[in-house]
Amino acid sequence: MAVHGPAMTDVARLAGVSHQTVSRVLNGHPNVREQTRLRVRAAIAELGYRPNGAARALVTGRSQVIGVVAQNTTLYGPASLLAALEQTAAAEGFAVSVGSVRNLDHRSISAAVERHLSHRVAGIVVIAPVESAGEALERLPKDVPLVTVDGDPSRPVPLVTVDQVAGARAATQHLLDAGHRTVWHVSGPSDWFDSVGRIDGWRQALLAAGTDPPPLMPGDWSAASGYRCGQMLARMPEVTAVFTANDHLALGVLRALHEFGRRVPDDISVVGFDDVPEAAYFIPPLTTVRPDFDAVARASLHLLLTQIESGTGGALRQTIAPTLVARDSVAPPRR
Amino acid sequence: MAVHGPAMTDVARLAGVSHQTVSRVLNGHPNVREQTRLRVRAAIAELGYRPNGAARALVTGRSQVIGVVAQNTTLYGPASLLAALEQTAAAEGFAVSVGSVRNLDHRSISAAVERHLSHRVAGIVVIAPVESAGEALERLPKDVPLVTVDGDPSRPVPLVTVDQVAGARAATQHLLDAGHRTVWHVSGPSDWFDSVGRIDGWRQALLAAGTDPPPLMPGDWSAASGYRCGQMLARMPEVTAVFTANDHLALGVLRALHEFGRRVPDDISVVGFDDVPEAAYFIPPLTTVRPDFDAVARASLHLLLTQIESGTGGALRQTIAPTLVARDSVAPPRR
DNA sequence: GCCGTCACTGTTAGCGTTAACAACATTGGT
DNA sequence: ACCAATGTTGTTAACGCTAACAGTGACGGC
Repeated sequence: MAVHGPAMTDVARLAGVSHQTVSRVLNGHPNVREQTRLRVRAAIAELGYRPNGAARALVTGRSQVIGVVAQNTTLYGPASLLAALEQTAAAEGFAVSVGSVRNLDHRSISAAVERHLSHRVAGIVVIAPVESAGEALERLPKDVPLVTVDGDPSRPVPLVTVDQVAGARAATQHLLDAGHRTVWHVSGPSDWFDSVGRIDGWRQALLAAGTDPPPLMPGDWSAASGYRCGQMLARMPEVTAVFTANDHLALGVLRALHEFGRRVPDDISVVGFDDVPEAAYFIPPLTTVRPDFDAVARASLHLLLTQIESGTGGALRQTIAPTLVARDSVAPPRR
Repeated sequence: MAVHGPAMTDVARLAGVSHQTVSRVLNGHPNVREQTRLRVRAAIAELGYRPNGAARALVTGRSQVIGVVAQNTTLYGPASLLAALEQTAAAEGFAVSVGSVRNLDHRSISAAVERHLSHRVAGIVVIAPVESAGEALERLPKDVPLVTVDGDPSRPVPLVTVDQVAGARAATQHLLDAGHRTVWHVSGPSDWFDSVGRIDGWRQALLAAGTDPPPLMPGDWSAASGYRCGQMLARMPEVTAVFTANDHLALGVLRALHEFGRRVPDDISVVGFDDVPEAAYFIPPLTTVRPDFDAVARASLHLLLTQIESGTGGALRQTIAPTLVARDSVAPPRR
């Protein structure tokens, strides 16, 4: 084999047909005699022929690649999403090209999208959990299939989200149901839609129960900030229940409470969000809310493929409901 | 603009030059008059022209994309590596296409590599931590630049690894230095090179200290298996020091010890591996070993680019030394 | 003043594939 | 036996780019 491997014409010559017939076999075109099809298949196998994606992309105008723009693929959520996206895409014959980005401002996002565009990706999935990302998305060429995950609900862009509000409501309600009079909340950064949704859900549940929400404790997703908030919570004797915006915040809170001698769940109950694989092994095992990342990935890809196949697909959106996972970090308040 | 955007000829027409001159400007060719260059740049900007990567890939025979084959991109290690790889590649003008894979057997790996190959990636990085992966790699076409990360040290393939042995030795030595007579080890799965290396390092440190290694407790990286091993360790009064093959195992061990009323570090000291961001907020904060994923990514990409530019680069290899991060989970044994 | 050299630019020919069309063989209805 | 419809195959022309080569002036040495 030459440096660049055999081309379609080589296969054609060996099979005694034209290159176009080979192309037809490859693309599952119907009007090919069974016998010819087999001859071509044999020739392909014999030569170890592999279609040239670049040539195909050139002539069709799009490659079998979808681009994903994400921020911090080290966090559990984005990483899971990316992995699920890749698995789903592979099943559909698509490769996934990642364009991660340090900051989610327009400039960075636009740059990442540009990079994908110049590779002529078939479509783009933007995991755009923060406000500043939305603006960048509206200036994009309208002819590129696009799906946003965890993006701005108020923008007219196809969107798939976890139902943050419902998840947070369930978490808060779970604590209220256990008998707690109120629930404190350690939130994520305020420019993330995830945070905002979870804060909303928490508020809604409290208001529906006729309770005034206590002051919000703002965190930044990290265990470090959870720890800082936990140190304050531990000092306040009236605190009996805390809902944190993710499991890492919860870990930090647990650590702080432990240091102050406040037992969980005997003195204070804690609920997290995300259900990271380790949550079941925190001290104590953490009750948390599990978003279904696989479902999100499937929905996103489905929305994207619909657009790719049909030209454009309008501003659809889909919401995935998370589920509460009850473990040992919640108990009734002592009286 | 048409559906597919302006092409090079459109830019050329607007700038009053030939498309070849545009190409020269784009590729930084020297012999272009400054004034012409500026005219072309202006035309590019005015039209919002974006070079077509597919066409370029077709004619040059390779795209500006590198393929990454990895298994479980949800785990902290692989995810960090992937992110770092992507950042580094982007800086060099390369996109990264991920081909994650459920199992690391030859079949899956070969399939993933094939997919990358048919997209004519410029090179491939395989994160191949298990034994079965090695064989698949030897059958690959020799003309594709390839780098293995955490692969088989005994195979003649360019390889970048974290120095698992040194890291494990440091962790074990740290415990011995604290005064412990011996150190128990909860390992990862036995077909991972990472595991094998860490077991080796642990053994070496103990033997060098004149101690017979106690029986190995095999785990599978998960907190769940760490918990199971921890339950056994907690029952053995003579155990005073444990080194786990990663931080999640350590979390499970901590949880089990806590349940059995064995205090860390007062009764038992624990050291992990990986330094996940949460390790500092475990109960107690975990002493662990931090591999430098950024350095691994940089080294891998450097090796790969060298091969890409120079044709082939032989069987180079590079090892990255990890560092010990001391926290509160280690103390001298009580007497 | 002629010719070689150099800097700059244009022309042409592919890269490997798919799409559009043309050509031929086969079938079935009359 | 003829014609239209249908099934199967081949031929040709793009797609947008780079590489190789071919000009065109300008400049300097003889």
